[in-house]
Amino acid sequence: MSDEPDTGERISEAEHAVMTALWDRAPLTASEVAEAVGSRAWSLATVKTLLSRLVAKQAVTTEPDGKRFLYSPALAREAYLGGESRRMVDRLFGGSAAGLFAHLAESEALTSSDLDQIEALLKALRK
Amino acid sequence: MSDEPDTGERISEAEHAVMTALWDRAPLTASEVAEAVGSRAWSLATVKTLLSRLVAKQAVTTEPDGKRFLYSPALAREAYLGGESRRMVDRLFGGSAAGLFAHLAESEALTSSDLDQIEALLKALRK
DNA sequence: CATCCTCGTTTACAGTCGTAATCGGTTACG
DNA sequence: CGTAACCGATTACGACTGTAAACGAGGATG
Repeated sequence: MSDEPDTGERISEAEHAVMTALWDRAPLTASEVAEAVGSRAWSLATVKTLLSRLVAKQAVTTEPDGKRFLYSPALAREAYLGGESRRMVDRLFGGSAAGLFAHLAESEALTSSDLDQIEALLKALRK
Repeated sequence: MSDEPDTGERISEAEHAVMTALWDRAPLTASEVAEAVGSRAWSLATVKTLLSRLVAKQAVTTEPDGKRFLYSPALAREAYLGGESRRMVDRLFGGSAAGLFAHLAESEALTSSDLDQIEALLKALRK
């Protein structure tokens, strides 16, 4: 019942690419977004559609700038990552983060740099 | 170009629930699957549809048993988990498992039991 | 002032997903 | 033997996605 960014609406993969551009480079026009996600080779029209859908989902806000709009994320990256990673851990590993970690370890998906960083984080958490 | 279980075909969330039942309780008939995923309260028809789609995607194999079929996973659980968790880490954390871990840590999504287990795993990997 | 360029908005359309009813064949029971 | 029960296969259908063209208004340009 609040007016916070509606976290309930799911964001699709293509939409996520747009969000990423917005999270990185603050407020952008539609064309700028199209450029920013260049790797996807989307037509400008496609980007416009995705932006509209994100606005509808209240994941992005618009601010008029002359005749056009500047788009900004309304949903914090942290919140999004939190929700998604939790969903994933729940779905794939029954909610056990350790399960995920064990899997990554076994499948050798962890670089030694990963291990170093995780070890450091662990130590910090433990203090 | 191999005839391995086609990992390319994506498995949807509902389908994943069916796979879970199959991974847990070896070969099952359609009705048994329906029962096994009881928490979802799907009609038998729905379960049949999901099974067909999984067979089409070559994620499940069938073996005739009298007049009906026994369904079994053709895709190993480990392989699936590996693929999905990698996709997730790539998409959300630019491929950095440490990034994911850091996020879980910051958002307090780690129980102390998780921490214990991870620490143990780390030690084992390091030795 | 007429025309073109930009925007955002509306409409489109095929593919996937969730959910399920219906159909056609076979088996089992009365 | 007729018919009910059960099974896989086929068909349905609305929502969501990916991808994009078409439309209409307003500003820029000649």
